[in-house]
Amino acid sequence: MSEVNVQLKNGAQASLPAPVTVADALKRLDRDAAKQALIARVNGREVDLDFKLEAAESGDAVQIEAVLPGTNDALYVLRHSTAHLLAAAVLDLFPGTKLGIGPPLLDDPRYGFFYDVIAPQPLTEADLPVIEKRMRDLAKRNVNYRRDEIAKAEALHIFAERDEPLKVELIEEKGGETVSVYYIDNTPFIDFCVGPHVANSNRLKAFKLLAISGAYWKGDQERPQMQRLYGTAFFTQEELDAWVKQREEAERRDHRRLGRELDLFSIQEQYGQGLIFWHPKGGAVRKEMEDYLRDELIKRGYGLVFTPHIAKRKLWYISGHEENYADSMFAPTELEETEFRLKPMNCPFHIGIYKSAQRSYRDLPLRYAELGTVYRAELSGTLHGLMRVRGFTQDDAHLFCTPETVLREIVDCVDFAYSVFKTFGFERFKVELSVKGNDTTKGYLGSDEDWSHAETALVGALDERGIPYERIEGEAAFYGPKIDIKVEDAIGRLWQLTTVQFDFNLPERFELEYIGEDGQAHRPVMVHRALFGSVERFFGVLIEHYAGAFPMWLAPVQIAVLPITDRINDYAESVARNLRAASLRVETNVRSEKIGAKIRTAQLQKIPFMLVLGDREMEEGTVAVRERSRGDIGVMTTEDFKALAQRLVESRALVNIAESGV
RNA sequence: GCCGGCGUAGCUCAGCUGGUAGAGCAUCUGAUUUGUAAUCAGAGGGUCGGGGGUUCGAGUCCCUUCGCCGGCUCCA
Repeated sequence: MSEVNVQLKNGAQASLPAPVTVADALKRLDRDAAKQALIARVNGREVDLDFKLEAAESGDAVQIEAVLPGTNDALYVLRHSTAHLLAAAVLDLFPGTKLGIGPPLLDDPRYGFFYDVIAPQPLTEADLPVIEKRMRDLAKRNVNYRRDEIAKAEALHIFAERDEPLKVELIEEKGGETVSVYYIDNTPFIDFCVGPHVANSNRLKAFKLLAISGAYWKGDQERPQMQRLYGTAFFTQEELDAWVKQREEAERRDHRRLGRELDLFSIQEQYGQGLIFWHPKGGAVRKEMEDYLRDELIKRGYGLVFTPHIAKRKLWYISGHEENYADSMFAPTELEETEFRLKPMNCPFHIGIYKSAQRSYRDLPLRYAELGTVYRAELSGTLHGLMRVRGFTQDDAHLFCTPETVLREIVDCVDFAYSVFKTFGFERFKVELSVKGNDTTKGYLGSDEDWSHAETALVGALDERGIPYERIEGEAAFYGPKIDIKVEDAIGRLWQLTTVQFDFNLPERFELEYIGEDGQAHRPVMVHRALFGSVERFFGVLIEHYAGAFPMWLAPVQIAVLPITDRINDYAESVARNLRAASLRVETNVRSEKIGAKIRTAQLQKIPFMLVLGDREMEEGTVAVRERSRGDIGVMTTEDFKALAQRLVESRALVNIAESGV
């Protein structure tokens, strides 16, 4: 009888009669791993546990490795198998359902897997508990997941017979000579799938269906719309519970909810979708954001510019927006036989300023910055609170420089971005370098030399600062490569904010020039750069990052003055006036309520400081200070408190006074 | 834009199989004068998103439209 030599990573070896399944081999070598394993790697390749090891032709030992819970690979398999279970349950409950694809998701913080289906009748949210129940029932039956390798023709036949046109389409596209399919025993489910999968449904214990939504087949708007059922799965109920809790935390921080509760902003149906109204409290935050940014811009050598919101349509032909971006622009409007169009971007306007005079190499680099409000015709379904809107203000800047100075400019942009985000309390970042891909349909502009020169500058800047980044081919816009900086918020979500982009397009189209040392005209290098991206969106990110509890310098109301009885009201007003004179934002609560109620109100408004004032404070000219996150911190003179509050504001401290040490 | 869900007082929500709207909070008024997360009482407030239809009768059923939510697509 032939044998196969198997070996674990730890060196354990055995010679077993072939063929033998991976599961049996593992049992011989490591009982514990055999019990825990979801799948295994055989000579590095992921396989099911019932994969049969044949007698090796060479004498080399077959390397086996159990893939164990706690690893991403195992979680991936778990979710993939749970997606299959979902499909099986749906087929079981709704015969005639057509299946699309059902992949696991690891990077998506919202969901763990999905399956796209077309059910005979549309499924609704109310069906989710029913489907989930059936999944549990199936899981408890300890049914086997079984792989089969069959000829492509046979697979096509099977799925055609089952009237699964989408699967047929997939097999035709993807399948080789033979294809692999997976069964779940005792269910009507078969899937065209490379696997691997768990051996038995008893491994699927902690899962939850989450949502149902529409999805186009293959993401193509022209193809039929299917229903996507989302769920997630973990190895233990505890992990699932923790994940659900995190999700609730995200919900608690939802900027749309906090925006209303804290009276920061609104969006009003009768005025239009995706248009933001900044209320006084949101306005106070915006003013601080903008003041800070403008001060920094000036310190860093930017010129602040202001440009119109609308321009002749002809301009947008020159810029190429009419050609490439018209779908995202508001329709033209006419005045005295001239057409105008709202601006979706600021670039052409900054170019206008550049072109208003002849530029010498001595003038460069020129840095124009604007908090420029733009309008974009976003589809209604994409709108989302402050995050995706139709009118917003970009903290936009354009750098015009010579090829020699561009590296320095990029380094400065990156430094600027990091400095800004640290001020707002972001500590972790993810940087992406998007470069040209091979896709010729994208119509990349600029020569190969341009692209490689630009990439050298971008990479040079990141390397100079020792910033790790991911290089993504094909992600660049057709007009140039870029660096995107994503920040991680307080609960670990990533937000794409900063972008630094080369532009080979506009300088050509607008025939930008500068006179070089040689007296000849040269084309300047143009870089677009936004830090916040959009002021509205960044505000939304901040609301969620802080959960509405803004640090002192940004807080819409910084201090609540709370007199204990109405005898104290005059003193309270005088304290408030005193603080306001120092540019602090103060509200006084003179309602005839008990102090506990006033504190509660202030606390719910997340006001950083409360001053509790009674007879003692009035007599002594002091204030009893209560800090938002720490409660009562004792009595001090009004002047001492004022100085403390000012220090916190000026230092843009992110935390309360005890932690900041002021 | 597409798919699904939802739209009742400022907010959060109740309102069963159709019988002509309700709670809590908020608001206002009065009482209370309070020492660190909700004092008590009373009052006002809704063309049930808009329009059309079915019906003796529609918040409830149907159609349509607008908006919101979750996704998809899009984000040169």
